[in-house]
Amino acid sequence: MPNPRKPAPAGAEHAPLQLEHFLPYKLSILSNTVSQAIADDYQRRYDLSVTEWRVMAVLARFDGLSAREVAERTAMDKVAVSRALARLVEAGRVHRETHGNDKRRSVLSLTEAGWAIHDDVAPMARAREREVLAKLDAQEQEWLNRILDKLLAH
Amino acid sequence: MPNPRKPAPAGAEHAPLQLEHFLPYKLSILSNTVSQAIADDYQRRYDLSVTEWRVMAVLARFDGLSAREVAERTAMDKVAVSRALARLVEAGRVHRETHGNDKRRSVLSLTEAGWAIHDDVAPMARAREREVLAKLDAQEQEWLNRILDKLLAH
DNA sequence: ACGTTATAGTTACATATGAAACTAATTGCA
DNA sequence: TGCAATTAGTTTCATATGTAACTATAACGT
Repeated sequence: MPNPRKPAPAGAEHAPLQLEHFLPYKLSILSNTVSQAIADDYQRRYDLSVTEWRVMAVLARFDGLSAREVAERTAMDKVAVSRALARLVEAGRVHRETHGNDKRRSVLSLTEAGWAIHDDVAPMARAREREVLAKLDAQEQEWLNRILDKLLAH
Repeated sequence: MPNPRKPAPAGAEHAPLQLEHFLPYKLSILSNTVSQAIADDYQRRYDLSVTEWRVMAVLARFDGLSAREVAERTAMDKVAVSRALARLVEAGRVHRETHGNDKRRSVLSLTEAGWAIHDDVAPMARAREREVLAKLDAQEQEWLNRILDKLLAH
Protein backbone atom coordinates (compact mmCIF):
# COMPACT_ATOMS: atom_id res chain seq x y z
CA MET A 1 0.00 0.00 0.00
CA PRO A 2 2.02 2.95 -1.19
CA ASN A 3 -0.36 5.67 -0.09
CA PRO A 4 -3.66 4.75 1.54
CA ARG A 5 -4.78 8.31 2.23
CA LYS A 6 -8.33 8.98 3.23
CA PRO A 7 -10.03 11.94 1.43
CA ALA A 8 -10.37 14.10 4.56
CA PRO A 9 -13.73 13.86 6.25
CA ALA A 10 -12.74 16.98 8.21
CA GLY A 11 -16.00 17.16 10.07
CA ALA A 12 -18.81 18.24 7.80
CA GLU A 13 -18.74 22.02 7.77
CA HIS A 14 -15.47 22.51 5.86
CA ALA A 15 -15.31 22.58 2.10
CA PRO A 16 -11.73 21.91 1.05
CA LEU A 17 -10.61 22.90 -2.42
CA GLN A 18 -9.78 20.12 -4.82
CA LEU A 19 -6.53 21.55 -6.07
CA GLU A 20 -6.34 19.08 -8.94
CA HIS A 21 -9.61 20.42 -10.36
CA PHE A 22 -8.96 24.04 -9.52
CA LEU A 23 -8.33 26.15 -12.61
CA PRO A 24 -5.73 28.55 -11.18
CA TYR A 25 -3.73 25.63 -9.86
CA LYS A 26 -3.84 23.70 -13.12
CA LEU A 27 -2.78 26.77 -15.06
CA SER A 28 0.12 27.30 -12.71
CA ILE A 29 1.40 23.75 -13.05
CA LEU A 30 1.06 23.73 -16.81
CA SER A 31 2.67 27.13 -17.25
CA ASN A 32 5.62 26.28 -15.04
CA THR A 33 6.18 22.92 -16.71
CA VAL A 34 6.18 24.38 -20.20
CA SER A 35 8.29 27.43 -19.38
CA GLN A 36 10.82 25.33 -17.54
CA ALA A 37 11.18 22.94 -20.44
CA ILE A 38 12.07 25.83 -22.72
CA ALA A 39 14.35 27.46 -20.18
CA ASP A 40 16.26 24.20 -19.80
CA ASP A 41 17.24 24.53 -23.43
CA TYR A 42 19.09 27.81 -23.03
CA GLN A 43 19.81 28.58 -19.37
CA ARG A 44 22.91 26.48 -19.01
CA ARG A 45 24.15 26.93 -22.52
CA TYR A 46 23.96 30.70 -22.55
CA ASP A 47 23.69 31.60 -18.87
CA LEU A 48 20.45 33.34 -19.78
CA SER A 49 17.48 33.80 -17.45
CA VAL A 50 13.86 33.61 -18.55
CA THR A 51 13.57 37.34 -17.98
CA GLU A 52 16.59 38.05 -20.13
CA TRP A 53 15.34 35.78 -22.89
CA ARG A 54 12.00 37.55 -22.98
CA VAL A 55 13.70 40.91 -23.26
CA MET A 56 15.78 39.61 -26.14
CA ALA A 57 12.74 38.14 -27.85
CA VAL A 58 10.94 41.47 -27.72
CA LEU A 59 13.96 43.39 -28.99
CA ALA A 60 14.27 40.92 -31.84
CA ARG A 61 10.83 41.94 -33.01
CA PHE A 62 10.81 45.59 -32.07
CA ASP A 63 14.12 47.26 -32.57
CA GLY A 64 14.84 50.49 -30.70
CA LEU A 65 12.36 50.12 -27.86
CA SER A 66 12.93 51.89 -24.56
CA ALA A 67 13.17 49.94 -21.31
CA ARG A 68 9.63 50.94 -20.37
CA GLU A 69 8.30 49.72 -23.69
CA VAL A 70 10.09 46.43 -23.20
CA ALA A 71 8.45 46.14 -19.80
CA GLU A 72 5.03 46.76 -21.35
CA ARG A 73 5.52 44.19 -24.09
CA THR A 74 6.84 41.51 -21.79
CA ALA A 75 4.38 42.23 -18.96
CA MET A 76 7.30 42.31 -16.56
CA ASP A 77 7.94 45.07 -14.09
CA LYS A 78 10.44 47.79 -14.84
CA VAL A 79 12.88 46.72 -12.16
CA ALA A 80 13.11 43.25 -13.61
CA VAL A 81 13.67 44.70 -17.05
CA SER A 82 16.29 47.13 -15.77
CA ARG A 83 18.24 44.31 -14.20
CA ALA A 84 17.92 42.04 -17.21
CA LEU A 85 19.17 44.84 -19.44
CA ALA A 86 22.12 45.56 -17.19
CA ARG A 87 23.23 41.94 -17.58
CA LEU A 88 22.51 41.81 -21.30
CA VAL A 89 24.42 45.03 -22.00
CA GLU A 90 27.29 43.86 -19.80
CA ALA A 91 27.40 40.59 -21.71
CA GLY A 92 27.44 42.43 -25.03
CA ARG A 93 24.12 41.02 -26.13
CA VAL A 94 22.18 44.26 -26.19
CA HIS A 95 23.28 47.70 -27.32
CA ARG A 96 22.01 50.68 -25.36
CA GLU A 97 22.17 54.32 -26.31
CA THR A 98 20.36 57.44 -25.17
CA HIS A 99 17.39 58.84 -27.00
CA GLY A 100 18.20 62.03 -28.90
CA ASN A 101 15.24 64.11 -27.75
CA ASP A 102 14.70 62.62 -24.32
CA LYS A 103 17.79 61.87 -22.31
CA ARG A 104 15.81 59.78 -19.83
CA ARG A 105 14.97 57.13 -22.39
CA SER A 106 17.23 54.43 -23.69
CA VAL A 107 17.17 53.06 -27.19
CA LEU A 108 17.76 49.34 -27.21
CA SER A 109 18.69 46.80 -29.82
CA LEU A 110 20.29 43.39 -30.11
CA THR A 111 23.97 43.21 -30.97
CA GLU A 112 25.41 40.67 -33.38
CA ALA A 113 26.09 38.40 -30.43
CA GLY A 114 22.52 38.93 -29.26
CA TRP A 115 21.14 38.00 -32.65
CA ALA A 116 23.27 34.87 -32.76
CA ILE A 117 21.77 33.69 -29.49
CA HIS A 118 18.30 34.65 -30.60
CA ASP A 119 18.62 32.74 -33.82
CA ASP A 120 19.63 29.65 -31.92
CA VAL A 121 17.08 29.85 -29.11
CA ALA A 122 13.97 30.96 -31.01
CA PRO A 123 13.68 27.72 -33.04
CA MET A 124 14.13 25.66 -29.88
CA ALA A 125 11.35 27.59 -28.18
CA ARG A 126 9.08 27.03 -31.15
CA ALA A 127 9.90 23.34 -31.15
CA ARG A 128 8.90 23.07 -27.49
CA GLU A 129 5.65 24.82 -28.21
CA ARG A 130 4.95 22.33 -30.99
CA GLU A 131 5.69 19.45 -28.59
CA VAL A 132 3.05 20.73 -26.22
CA LEU A 133 0.49 21.34 -28.93
CA ALA A 134 1.15 17.90 -30.39
CA LYS A 135 -0.79 16.47 -27.47
CA LEU A 136 -3.91 18.08 -28.88
CA ASP A 137 -5.81 17.50 -32.11
CA ALA A 138 -6.43 20.36 -34.52
CA GLN A 139 -9.83 21.17 -33.10
CA GLU A 140 -8.52 21.34 -29.55
CA GLN A 141 -5.66 23.58 -30.62
CA GLU A 142 -8.12 26.03 -32.13
CA TRP A 143 -10.26 26.08 -29.02
CA LEU A 144 -7.29 26.56 -26.78
CA ASN A 145 -6.14 29.51 -28.79
CA ARG A 146 -9.53 31.14 -28.83
CA ILE A 147 -10.09 30.53 -25.13
CA LEU A 148 -6.72 31.86 -24.04
CA ASP A 149 -7.16 34.98 -26.12
CA LYS A 150 -10.56 35.52 -24.61
CA LEU A 151 -9.27 35.10 -21.08
CA LEU A 152 -6.35 37.42 -21.76
CA ALA A 153 -8.45 40.12 -23.40
CA HIS A 154 -8.75 43.40 -21.51
CA MET B 1 1.21 59.02 -32.02
CA PRO B 2 1.81 57.33 -28.71
CA ASN B 3 3.89 54.43 -30.00
CA PRO B 4 4.77 54.28 -33.69
CA ARG B 5 6.96 51.19 -33.49
CA LYS B 6 7.97 49.41 -36.61
CA PRO B 7 7.61 45.59 -36.59
CA ALA B 8 11.34 44.89 -36.82
CA PRO B 9 12.57 44.21 -40.32
CA ALA B 10 15.77 42.94 -38.75
CA GLY B 11 17.32 42.05 -42.04
CA ALA B 12 15.58 39.06 -43.54
CA GLU B 13 17.23 35.97 -42.07
CA HIS B 14 15.97 36.31 -38.47
CA ALA B 15 12.63 34.91 -37.39
CA PRO B 16 11.61 36.65 -34.17
CA LEU B 17 9.04 35.05 -31.94
CA GLN B 18 5.71 36.76 -31.65
CA LEU B 19 5.42 36.61 -27.91
CA GLU B 20 1.77 37.61 -27.95
CA HIS B 21 0.91 34.50 -29.98
CA PHE B 22 3.33 32.19 -28.25
CA LEU B 23 1.56 29.59 -26.12
CA PRO B 24 4.07 29.38 -23.25
CA TYR B 25 4.06 33.14 -22.91
CA LYS B 26 0.28 33.41 -22.92
CA LEU B 27 0.01 30.67 -20.32
CA SER B 28 2.51 32.44 -18.12
CA ILE B 29 0.68 35.77 -18.24
CA LEU B 30 -2.70 34.19 -17.60
CA SER B 31 -1.47 32.01 -14.77
CA ASN B 32 0.29 34.87 -13.01
CA THR B 33 -2.67 37.20 -13.37
CA VAL B 34 -5.12 34.70 -11.95
CA SER B 35 -2.90 33.49 -9.11
CA GLN B 36 -2.05 37.03 -8.12
CA ALA B 37 -5.70 38.03 -7.98
CA ILE B 38 -6.37 35.22 -5.53
CA ALA B 39 -3.25 35.91 -3.52
CA ASP B 40 -4.27 39.54 -3.13
CA ASP B 41 -7.30 38.33 -1.22
CA TYR B 42 -5.35 36.68 1.57
CA GLN B 43 -1.72 37.76 1.58
CA ARG B 44 -2.17 41.00 3.46
CA ARG B 45 -5.02 39.86 5.62
CA TYR B 46 -3.36 36.72 6.87
CA ASP B 47 0.32 37.26 6.05
CA LEU B 48 0.12 34.04 4.07
CA SER B 49 2.22 33.23 1.01
CA VAL B 50 0.93 31.34 -2.01
CA THR B 51 3.12 28.42 -1.02
CA GLU B 52 1.69 28.37 2.49
CA TRP B 53 -1.87 28.59 1.21
CA ARG B 54 -1.32 25.63 -1.09
CA VAL B 55 0.04 23.58 1.76
CA MET B 56 -2.99 24.45 3.86
CA ALA B 57 -5.36 23.63 1.00
CA VAL B 58 -3.84 20.19 0.64
CA LEU B 59 -3.92 19.50 4.36
CA ALA B 60 -7.56 20.54 4.41
CA ARG B 61 -8.34 17.75 2.01
CA PHE B 62 -5.84 15.14 3.15
CA ASP B 63 -5.36 15.09 6.84
CA GLY B 64 -2.19 13.50 8.24
CA LEU B 65 0.04 13.79 5.20
CA SER B 66 3.82 13.87 5.56
CA ALA B 67 5.85 16.79 4.20
CA ARG B 68 6.92 14.75 1.21
CA GLU B 69 3.34 13.86 0.40
CA VAL B 70 2.39 17.52 0.62
CA ALA B 71 5.19 18.31 -1.81
CA GLU B 72 3.89 15.67 -4.22
CA ARG B 73 0.31 16.91 -4.07
CA THR B 74 1.21 20.57 -4.49
CA ALA B 75 3.90 19.97 -7.11
CA MET B 76 6.26 22.14 -5.07
CA ASP B 77 9.75 21.16 -4.10
CA LYS B 78 10.48 19.79 -0.67
CA VAL B 79 12.53 22.78 0.41
CA ALA B 80 9.64 25.14 -0.29
CA VAL B 81 7.30 22.86 1.62
CA SER B 82 9.70 22.57 4.54
CA ARG B 83 9.91 26.32 4.83
CA ALA B 84 6.18 26.88 4.45
CA LEU B 85 5.55 24.30 7.16
CA ALA B 86 8.04 25.92 9.50
CA ARG B 87 6.13 29.18 9.24
CA LEU B 88 2.71 27.56 9.47
CA VAL B 89 3.64 25.55 12.56
CA GLU B 90 5.23 28.62 14.15
CA ALA B 91 2.04 30.60 13.47
CA GLY B 92 -0.06 27.85 15.03
CA ARG B 93 -1.87 27.07 11.81
CA VAL B 94 -0.57 23.57 11.32
CA HIS B 95 0.03 20.85 13.87
CA ARG B 96 3.06 18.62 13.35
CA GLU B 97 3.84 15.38 15.11
CA THR B 98 6.18 12.50 14.41
CA HIS B 99 5.02 9.33 12.74
CA GLY B 100 4.84 6.38 15.14
CA ASN B 101 6.60 3.81 12.99
CA ASP B 102 8.95 6.08 11.10
CA LYS B 103 10.58 8.83 13.09
CA ARG B 104 11.75 10.60 9.94
CA ARG B 105 8.24 11.39 8.80
CA SER B 106 5.98 14.09 10.13
CA VAL B 107 2.23 13.82 10.44
CA LEU B 108 0.57 17.09 9.55
CA SER B 109 -2.85 18.57 10.08
CA LEU B 110 -4.57 21.94 10.29
CA THR B 111 -5.20 23.40 13.74
CA GLU B 112 -8.43 25.16 14.65
CA ALA B 113 -6.77 28.43 13.66
CA GLY B 114 -5.69 26.85 10.39
CA TRP B 115 -9.21 25.68 9.64
CA ALA B 116 -10.60 29.13 10.39
CA ILE B 117 -8.30 30.67 7.79
CA HIS B 118 -9.04 27.91 5.33
CA ASP B 119 -12.78 28.37 5.71
CA ASP B 120 -12.42 32.05 4.96
CA VAL B 121 -9.97 31.80 2.07
CA ALA B 122 -11.34 28.79 0.19
CA PRO B 123 -14.63 30.50 -0.78
CA MET B 124 -12.72 33.58 -1.94
CA ALA B 125 -10.48 31.42 -4.12
CA ARG B 126 -13.53 29.70 -5.61
CA ALA B 127 -15.13 33.08 -6.27
CA ARG B 128 -12.05 34.22 -8.19
CA GLU B 129 -12.10 31.06 -10.24
CA ARG B 130 -15.75 31.73 -11.10
CA GLU B 131 -14.85 35.28 -12.15
CA VAL B 132 -12.32 33.95 -14.61
CA LEU B 133 -14.62 31.27 -15.98
CA ALA B 134 -17.42 33.81 -16.33
CA LYS B 135 -15.58 35.19 -19.33
CA LEU B 136 -16.29 31.94 -21.14
CA ASP B 137 -19.52 30.35 -22.23
CA ALA B 138 -20.45 26.84 -21.11
CA GLN B 139 -19.01 25.19 -24.18
CA GLU B 140 -15.70 26.98 -23.86
CA GLN B 141 -15.48 26.05 -20.20
CA GLU B 142 -15.86 22.40 -21.08
CA TRP B 143 -13.20 22.55 -23.75
CA LEU B 144 -10.81 24.38 -21.47
CA ASN B 145 -11.20 21.74 -18.83
CA ARG B 146 -10.72 18.89 -21.22
CA ILE B 147 -7.74 20.52 -22.89
CA LEU B 148 -5.96 21.38 -19.66
CA ASP B 149 -6.44 17.87 -18.35
CA LYS B 150 -5.06 16.47 -21.57
CA LEU B 151 -2.01 18.73 -21.45
CA LEU B 152 -1.40 17.92 -17.82
CA ALA B 153 -1.77 14.16 -18.24
CA HIS B 154 1.41 12.13 -17.76
C1' DA C 1 10.54 81.57 -16.76
C1' DC C 2 9.51 78.71 -12.68
C1' DG C 3 7.89 75.65 -9.54
C1' DT C 4 4.95 71.43 -9.44
C1' DT C 5 4.08 67.07 -11.20
C1' DA C 6 5.05 63.11 -14.02
C1' DT C 7 8.15 59.87 -16.27
C1' DA C 8 12.51 56.75 -17.27
C1' DG C 9 15.44 54.22 -15.11
C1' DT C 10 18.44 52.59 -11.09
C1' DT C 11 19.50 51.38 -6.38
C1' DA C 12 18.57 49.47 -1.74
C1' DC C 13 16.43 46.51 1.17
C1' DA C 14 13.89 42.77 2.56
C1' DT C 15 12.10 38.43 1.27
C1' DA C 16 11.63 34.34 -1.79
C1' DT C 17 13.50 30.66 -4.22
C1' DG C 18 16.38 26.54 -5.85
C1' DA C 19 20.46 23.55 -5.77
C1' DA C 20 23.37 21.13 -3.10
C1' DA C 21 25.16 19.69 1.24
C1' DC C 22 23.89 17.90 5.47
C1' DT C 23 21.56 15.06 9.53
C1' DA C 24 18.86 11.49 11.12
C1' DA C 25 16.29 7.43 10.47
C1' DT C 26 15.10 3.34 7.68
C1' DT C 27 15.71 -0.24 4.28
C1' DG C 28 18.08 -3.74 1.66
C1' DC C 29 21.06 -7.24 1.18
C1' DA C 30 25.65 -9.72 1.58
C1' DT D 1 23.93 -8.83 12.09
C1' DG D 2 26.26 -4.80 9.86
C1' DC D 3 27.21 -1.69 6.39
C1' DA D 4 25.91 0.59 1.95
C1' DA D 5 22.20 2.84 -0.20
C1' DT D 6 17.58 5.38 0.36
C1' DT D 7 14.53 8.42 2.21
C1' DA D 8 12.51 12.53 5.14
C1' DG D 9 13.41 16.74 6.29
C1' DT D 10 16.43 20.93 7.33
C1' DT D 11 20.10 24.19 6.60
C1' DT D 12 23.22 26.84 3.83
C1' DC D 13 24.44 29.64 0.20
C1' DA D 14 23.97 32.03 -3.92
C1' DT D 15 20.42 34.33 -6.80
C1' DA D 16 16.08 36.18 -7.96
C1' DT D 17 12.29 39.08 -7.11
C1' DG D 18 9.10 42.98 -5.55
C1' DT D 19 8.34 47.34 -3.09
C1' DA D 20 9.74 51.62 -2.11
C1' DA D 21 12.97 55.22 -2.26
C1' DC D 22 15.94 57.77 -5.15
C1' DT D 23 18.16 60.47 -9.38
C1' DA D 24 17.76 62.71 -13.55
C1' DT D 25 15.12 64.61 -17.11
C1' DA D 26 10.96 66.34 -19.23
C1' DA D 27 6.16 68.20 -19.34
C1' DC D 28 2.66 71.15 -17.58
C1' DG D 29 0.19 75.10 -15.66
C1' DT D 30 0.38 79.56 -14.26
